[in-house]
Amino acid sequence: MLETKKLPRMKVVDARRQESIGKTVRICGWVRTRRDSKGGFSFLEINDGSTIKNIQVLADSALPNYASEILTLGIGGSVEVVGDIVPSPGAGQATEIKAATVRIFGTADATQYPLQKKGTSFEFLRSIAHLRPRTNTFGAVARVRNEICRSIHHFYQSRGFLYVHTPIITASDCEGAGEMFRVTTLDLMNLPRKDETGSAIDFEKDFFGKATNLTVSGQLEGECFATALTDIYTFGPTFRAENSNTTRHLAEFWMIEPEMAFCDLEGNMDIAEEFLKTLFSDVLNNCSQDMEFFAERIDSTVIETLSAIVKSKFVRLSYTEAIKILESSGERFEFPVSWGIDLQSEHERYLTEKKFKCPVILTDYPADIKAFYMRLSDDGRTVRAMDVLVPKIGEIIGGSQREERLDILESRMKAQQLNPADYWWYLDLRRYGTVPHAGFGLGLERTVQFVTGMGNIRDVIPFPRTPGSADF
RNA sequence: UCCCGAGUAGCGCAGUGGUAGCGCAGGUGACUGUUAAUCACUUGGUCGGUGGUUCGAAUCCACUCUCGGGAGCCA
Repeated sequence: MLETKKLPRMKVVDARRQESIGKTVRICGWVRTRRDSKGGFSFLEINDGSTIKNIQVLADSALPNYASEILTLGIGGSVEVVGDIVPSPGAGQATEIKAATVRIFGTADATQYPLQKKGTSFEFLRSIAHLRPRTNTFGAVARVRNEICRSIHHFYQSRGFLYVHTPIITASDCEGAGEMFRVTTLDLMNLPRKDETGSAIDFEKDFFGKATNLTVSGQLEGECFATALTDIYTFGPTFRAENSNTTRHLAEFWMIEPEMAFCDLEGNMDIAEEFLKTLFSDVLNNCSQDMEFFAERIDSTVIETLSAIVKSKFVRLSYTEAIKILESSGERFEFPVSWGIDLQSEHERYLTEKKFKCPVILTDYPADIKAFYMRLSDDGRTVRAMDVLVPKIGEIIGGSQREERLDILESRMKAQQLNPADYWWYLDLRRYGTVPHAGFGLGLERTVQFVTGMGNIRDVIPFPRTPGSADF
């Protein structure tokens, strides 16, 4: 369909640049709006996703297909335009294209196409997730999400961290970090049983010879590589089968998990803080037009919030200090505060949104409410855990210094009703050349949410998976 | 999973017992170097589903489905 001998295709973002004036170019994209003038020409605004802005194309009625095709072009139609870039006399753009030819790849029937020039709710757009990347908001989210991912890799690569791919399918029912999705090839209508009468399923007959699930975290495997290669990070999809119906939970989401050998909790916090600040400043610097859009249409505070955080120092607070602050806050909490409780959303929100109005790193939680692998402190009742809390989203990072002492790790497993034998390979890391080490997990979607100001996590991932919904 | 709330035209909404309305989009026409263009006219819906109360239900009741917000779980 596309001719082979022709001008190289220029992106809209470049066609909008002042420096492009005078060039003859070819651009391709989708019509965002068409305005006709009885003066004998039409304006077409074309977008190709390279920027949130459109390029204005002047299509003269002298074009051979003007009446037959161009005047029928609606929103969503796909076109190729060849023409000269000229200064635009109108306000709102520096350049426009005076079309020499306008070729139509495909039209979009305005009576059928669901995206028209009008306000459309995010809720409705979720039902047409295959078309929503064509909107300003979702295009901007996609570009910001991409920039965050680029920045993540650059942050770790520039510090000598190795990118490690941990498995998606896992046989270890690790961490107790929530419900897992079962992976099986067994015939669900005819499950093999361990004996004639028993109800226990015989997973030895399953594909892997044992029960397997989708991973809830790459951390334990990540530790294997950190205790050999020192600094590593994982970045991949993660799955939780929790029946969570909130604006900040997905059944399938992406997580970044750095793991550092020879690192304690302080080093962990330093990396986490520098990491977030780098992501935020990269987005501010490299996605300024998209961020202006979010500030204008989604949340007027996003740019100032991110700018302030980049320059700020995160508040670092022990759990015990946080409890004291909450107890003496004078706030009326639905859930009463006392040492030993798990902090509720309302407590975290008070700290980040009211008390400090910035990211807060909480550390040294009671051992009883945290995972077995977190390092037990000398007081015997707290562990070297850390949660990074941000306004509105809450927990964006969860991490800890890991327990590197074999005997203590084993006893903590037993205390949490875990069988150390199931974790033999994880314990081997402590048996042979154990080292202090630490790491954390950053939720990608929560980061995109925080950066863009988008209210619902389902709108910052291309195709959200949530309870009862796995369309597209 | 629990607690609220909502499901009425393609989309966003109003309508709390008497035979369905507005805005936008769409269509037609007018006008214009326009820029979410403007103006006039106009097409379009058995009011999520099932059952019930009633002479009569979008409106009241029961059940159910779907979606949204909050909570819990966490990233």
